[in-house]
Amino acid sequence: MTDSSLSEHTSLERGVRDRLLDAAERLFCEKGFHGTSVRDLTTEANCNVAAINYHFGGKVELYSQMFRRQIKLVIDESIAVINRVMSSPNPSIEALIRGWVTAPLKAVELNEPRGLVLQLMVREVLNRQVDPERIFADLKEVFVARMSAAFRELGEGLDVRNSQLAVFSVDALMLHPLLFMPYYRSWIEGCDSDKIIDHVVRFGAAAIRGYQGDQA
Amino acid sequence: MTDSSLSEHTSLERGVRDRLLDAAERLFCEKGFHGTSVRDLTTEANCNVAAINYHFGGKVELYSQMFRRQIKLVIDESIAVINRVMSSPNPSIEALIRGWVTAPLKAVELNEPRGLVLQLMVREVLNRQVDPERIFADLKEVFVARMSAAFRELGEGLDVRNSQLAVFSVDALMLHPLLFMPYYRSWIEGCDSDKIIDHVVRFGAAAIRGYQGDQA
DNA sequence: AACTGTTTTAAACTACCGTATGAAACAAAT
DNA sequence: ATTTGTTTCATACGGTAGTTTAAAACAGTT
Repeated sequence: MTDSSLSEHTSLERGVRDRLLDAAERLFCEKGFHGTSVRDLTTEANCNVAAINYHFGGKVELYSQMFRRQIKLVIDESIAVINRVMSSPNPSIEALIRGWVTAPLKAVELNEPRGLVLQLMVREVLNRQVDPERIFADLKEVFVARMSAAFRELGEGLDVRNSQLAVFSVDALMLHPLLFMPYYRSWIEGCDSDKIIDHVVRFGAAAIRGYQGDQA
Repeated sequence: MTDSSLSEHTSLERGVRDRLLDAAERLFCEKGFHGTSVRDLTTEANCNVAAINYHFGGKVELYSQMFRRQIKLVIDESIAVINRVMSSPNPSIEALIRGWVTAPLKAVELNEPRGLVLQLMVREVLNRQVDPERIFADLKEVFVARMSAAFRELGEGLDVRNSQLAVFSVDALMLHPLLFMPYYRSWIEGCDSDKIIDHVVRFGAAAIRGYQGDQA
């Protein structure tokens, strides 16, 4: 019998390059850049240690490629949420924030990559492995631009700067439980991801609504 | 001539132990645990590599001691702020939040350790070098307890859980610019630490005030 | 079947990590 | 002056990091 057929479909037989990117997604998101060795990556991807250098030129370039791809996915999904909410019958700040924060917070509770990528973003900001411009450019020019514009449409009286600050602050409200979820759960009685999401929506919307009140 | 006098006052001649703790404060806060080697620490402290193991028993114990001391300082200062604001003639949510967030945000703009310790806290949560209980116990039982109680006094109608969530969220509002300050400054036109502090105060206070409004 | 370029492999390489060792330097007390 | 206990020192150890190398395996073409 020919073993060519065997090597073709042994449990998800993709190319080495793709398997390495998958392993990078799993391991880097969970353990960070320094916490993941090239040998961890190559054993996870079932390939030789030299494969990373052969296919990507080095560890940082594998990291960079995987990371940029993930950021792009996150941005695309967020843009889709904005479009969906803003073209709905009666768009509201609450619906927009809820659409934004629900998926990541649910994901991080289940340890799914969708939320871990945002944790990795924080690691990256703290550790600076890669030139930030190459990674976060779209985040500014696409995501912040679109989201702050949506905030200006929904919350009356917000100027450009205040709407951008509001985007950063709602991001803060989401990122905090995303980083500290275990502490939310153990320090605050009866606190699960649903309660946190409701809180973020109410807290953020109330802040944007009341923002104009006390200019002093 | 006796050289005893010489060795006594060569530019801030403290004991090796203290010099190591100082170096640990500077380097760990700036580069994190894994980003700082024992040789970095010992050259910064002008001592031998073996000194860390002799005086502390290892790298992690030096890290742990320095970190717990810094957390304690942060908590003590925060408690002092709460007491000062709450015993002032007319305490307000705005004054409380401003007193809380001003020092760290000013510090991080000048790269002073006062703000970098909070960045290190985030690193620690992501990397888990040390048992969290030994580090964050006081943060829950002292800081969160006191601050949430103050919130309940000032914001009418907050129950225990909502006030605790509010503490977490205001922490989020402060931590976010503390981590992403460079992006605030370059992405938002004319954005300095004073503008950010004013924004956090207004945003947080508006959120707490408007929190009861839309319970749905 | 022989040649060609690409991919994979085992093994070695250099560099650095945190830690351990044993001798030297030191201070204080006898 | 000698002893005693502590601190500092140069140096070495075992381990692991990322990367490189040269040969082997493979695929496609003529």
